[in-house]
Amino acid sequence: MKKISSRTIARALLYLRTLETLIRDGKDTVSSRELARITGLTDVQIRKDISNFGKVGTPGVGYNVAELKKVLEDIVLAKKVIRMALFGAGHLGTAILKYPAFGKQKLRIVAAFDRDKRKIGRTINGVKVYPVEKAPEIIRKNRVDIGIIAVPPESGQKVADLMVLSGLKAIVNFAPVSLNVPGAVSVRDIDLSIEFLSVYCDTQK
Amino acid sequence: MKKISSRTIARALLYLRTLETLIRDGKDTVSSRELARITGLTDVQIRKDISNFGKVGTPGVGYNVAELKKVLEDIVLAKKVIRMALFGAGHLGTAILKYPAFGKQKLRIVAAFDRDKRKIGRTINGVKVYPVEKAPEIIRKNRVDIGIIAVPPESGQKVADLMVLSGLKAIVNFAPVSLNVPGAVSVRDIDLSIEFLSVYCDTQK
DNA sequence: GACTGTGAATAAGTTCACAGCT
DNA sequence: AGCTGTGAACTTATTCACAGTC
Repeated sequence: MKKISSRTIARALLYLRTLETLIRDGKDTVSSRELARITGLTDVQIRKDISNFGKVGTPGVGYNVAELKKVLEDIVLAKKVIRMALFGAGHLGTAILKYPAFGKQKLRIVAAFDRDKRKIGRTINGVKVYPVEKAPEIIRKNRVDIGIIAVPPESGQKVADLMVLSGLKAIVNFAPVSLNVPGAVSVRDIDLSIEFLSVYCDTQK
Repeated sequence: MKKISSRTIARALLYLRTLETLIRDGKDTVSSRELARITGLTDVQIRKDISNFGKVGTPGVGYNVAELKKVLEDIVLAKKVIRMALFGAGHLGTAILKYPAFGKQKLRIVAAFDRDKRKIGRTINGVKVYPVEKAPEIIRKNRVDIGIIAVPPESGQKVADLMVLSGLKAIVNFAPVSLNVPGAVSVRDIDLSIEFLSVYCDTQK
């Protein structure tokens, strides 16, 4: 099978999200044109993306919503639950712990870590906060897939090191600092300041 | 002046962030190679990006940190404060209101909006929460540049409509829903589920 | 020798144009 | 007629290769 670019995968996840709302609305068929209208992408882009995953559509009709969802899920996601560990139970960390959309999905935060004695031992939205030292053990025991960094920038690299040491291969980093990790580990950086500044710049030039 | 792609601008903002830490560390010169090591990009990419903004470096030496920072700031950002308005004072909204890094930057949240009577009138981290109805007036009066959507997905489009109506040209959307807005408005979507799933997929294929 | 800046080459991503199915 | 699927054309972004500066 030809390898699928990470941009295509991100769009596939967007299609999945869209399909879920279509299912809720009782639609059972959708055309690339309509998906385009909803998502803001072009219809060709959508057909091209979906064609990566096989011939799913019916000419003259469109895609069967349930079938397309199944195909995208099978290829883009394994069906198992994806386990995450959160580092940093501050404001942002707590917001992530309480993020409601995870509930309906395969995403599950299985443990949180912090160094603050006052936070350790607490349970936030059903997730227990452990001392950072316990991370390697807990991460391995729970077969965690993704590490989330929501600590201040000066601790970001230390946490990343600990994640690598614990065997994590995927990191989402909210700390505004560039992480140095082995090439086999993939990192998605989300620096809120950069996101805001960057959309603002888009409107200027 | 040739127009600069939005990806280049995003990297420029990353360089700025990096330069700020270099300044804190007392460095006054940096090579593209070193910036590459820190950011994880390539040195050529960095030189190419910076060359978009003029000839700033000194061959054999590198870039003067303060000068490069000034050049990037002048071109990528106006020097003025960038004003933001937040919609939705739930967990995520509150985390954004309390996000410490904005303090040191040009980013300022000037108002928050919510429909929940219990939240309206409160002040979170110095920002007052207003009823949604007041948004157009307050946004115009304060010359807000960016709207932030941190409401549940079912209210996302309504909030986006209100933002467009209020004259906002830049939106950062944390609600997991595709927004329909005029082409002149630029939107940056951050769907946490998609971000997590997508970094996980990167490690799988 | 160590570095920047850049045209040329390459790669990646998107859009076009249309063949083919229902 | 109304769609999907896809090779080919095009556009955008990255990397190479190296001339030129300090």
